Amino acid sequence: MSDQSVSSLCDYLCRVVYFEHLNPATIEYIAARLIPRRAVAGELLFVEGEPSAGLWLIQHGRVKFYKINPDGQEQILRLCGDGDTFNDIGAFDRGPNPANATALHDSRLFTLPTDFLCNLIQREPAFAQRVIEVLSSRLRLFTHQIENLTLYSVVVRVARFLLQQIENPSLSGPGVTRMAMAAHLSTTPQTISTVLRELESMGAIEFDRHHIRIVRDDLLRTIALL
Amino acid sequence: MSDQSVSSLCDYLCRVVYFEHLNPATIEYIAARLIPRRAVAGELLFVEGEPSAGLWLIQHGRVKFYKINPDGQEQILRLCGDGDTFNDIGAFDRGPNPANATALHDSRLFTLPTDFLCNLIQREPAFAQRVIEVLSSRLRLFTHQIENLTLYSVVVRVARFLLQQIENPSLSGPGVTRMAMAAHLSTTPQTISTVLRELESMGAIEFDRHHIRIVRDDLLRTIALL
DNA sequence: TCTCCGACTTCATTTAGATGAAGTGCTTCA
DNA sequence: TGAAGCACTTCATCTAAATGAAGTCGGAGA
Repeated sequence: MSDQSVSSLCDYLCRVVYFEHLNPATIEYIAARLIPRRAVAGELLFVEGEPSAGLWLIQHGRVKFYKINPDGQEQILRLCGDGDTFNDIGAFDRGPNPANATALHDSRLFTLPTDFLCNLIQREPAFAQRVIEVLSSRLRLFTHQIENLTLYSVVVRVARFLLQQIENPSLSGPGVTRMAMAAHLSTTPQTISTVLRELESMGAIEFDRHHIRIVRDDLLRTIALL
Repeated sequence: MSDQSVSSLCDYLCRVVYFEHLNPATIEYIAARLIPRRAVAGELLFVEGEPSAGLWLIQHGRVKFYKINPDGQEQILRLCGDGDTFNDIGAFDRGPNPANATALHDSRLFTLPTDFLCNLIQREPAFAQRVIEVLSSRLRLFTHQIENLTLYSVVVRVARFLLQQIENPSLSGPGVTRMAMAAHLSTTPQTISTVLRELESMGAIEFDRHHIRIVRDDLLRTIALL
């Protein structure tokens, strides 16, 4: 905890979904238990099936949480950024890691051990309540993901992904390459290229190698069938 | 509650994941709040986006929980049977129903209102703990589902589905037609037919219009890449 | 018992999107 | 400053699975 003041850690924790509405004393108590970790771009944080280290929190950086098949094909379940948490499942049910995680960019992270979290659930009903709400929202997210992947074409999926960027900054920026988008939307970088070109020719977006800018939000929304 | 004794309701509740380890007094308290419902085969129970009626429990029957796209194409998120619960998300986060539900077969059901469940979470830490565990396991399930749908071929998906039948009886039996299997595995009834024939010719299963029997568990497991 | 309808099967055809190959242009690191 | 390497683009080809059409089967209801 050497290089960070307790108060800055508390400021950070207050912006994490799980801890938002907790009282300052509890926040401080949690801050003292944060285990700081660092990762460089491309670093593997943990592997599916291994015992879980608990809940992971991102202070600053970008992380992909993903499954992989025997051919090496990847499915990114979630792209996470500043203030996000991941491996929630492994943290709360004491089971093994449900997927792999690697840093897409140099990152500063924390972990909180499962035992500590379970104690907190027992001691703080407000926290338990919050955990239930967050898990429900994750469930809702996965529900949408299954819907998108199975009921809509790649064009629709890409359009929806771009629209989500507006709310969720972890979906763009450093580390989120065409390859990552493809692995998240269950397609290939080539197809992403083609689709982006198509969206551009319709006048919905503008893009170059680095940025994708939404030109006509309404048109994109129509394409996304929203 | 007219036609069912309190003790038989309690016996039922003790077999539902959420209430397994609660003390008898609490179980009895919950039993008194169960709202009984009946449904005939094909009956729509609720629609995505509408306010949630709370948690649904199946006493006896079969229910599909699914998304639908503008073309009418269905994606079954979960097939539920005796003792299962559904609409957990809508029940715990006070949000709208995350998907549609219809009975696949004549069913006896219950609902428990959200307010009651939220109170219970506050009053019974053991229940809150259990809710967190169950939601985590649902999340794990969806994680697997996304993996199966995006990283494996239809043959593998069907093989895995058949293997799950052994543990989860709601995946077979009345109401679970080729159409339902197809909608769950994101494919078509025709493809299911072809794949079953293929699995039969390999000697892994035997089947007719009504039953699918696993002949060689080990072979099926190999095909499923497990 | 008969008939009708919906679920299932089979096969020929089509298609969305994957794959493979070839080339371009950043960006990093020597 | 140069070169290597990786991400990205484009296009031709291929393929898993969807679609459509036609026929079979079996159970429910008359």
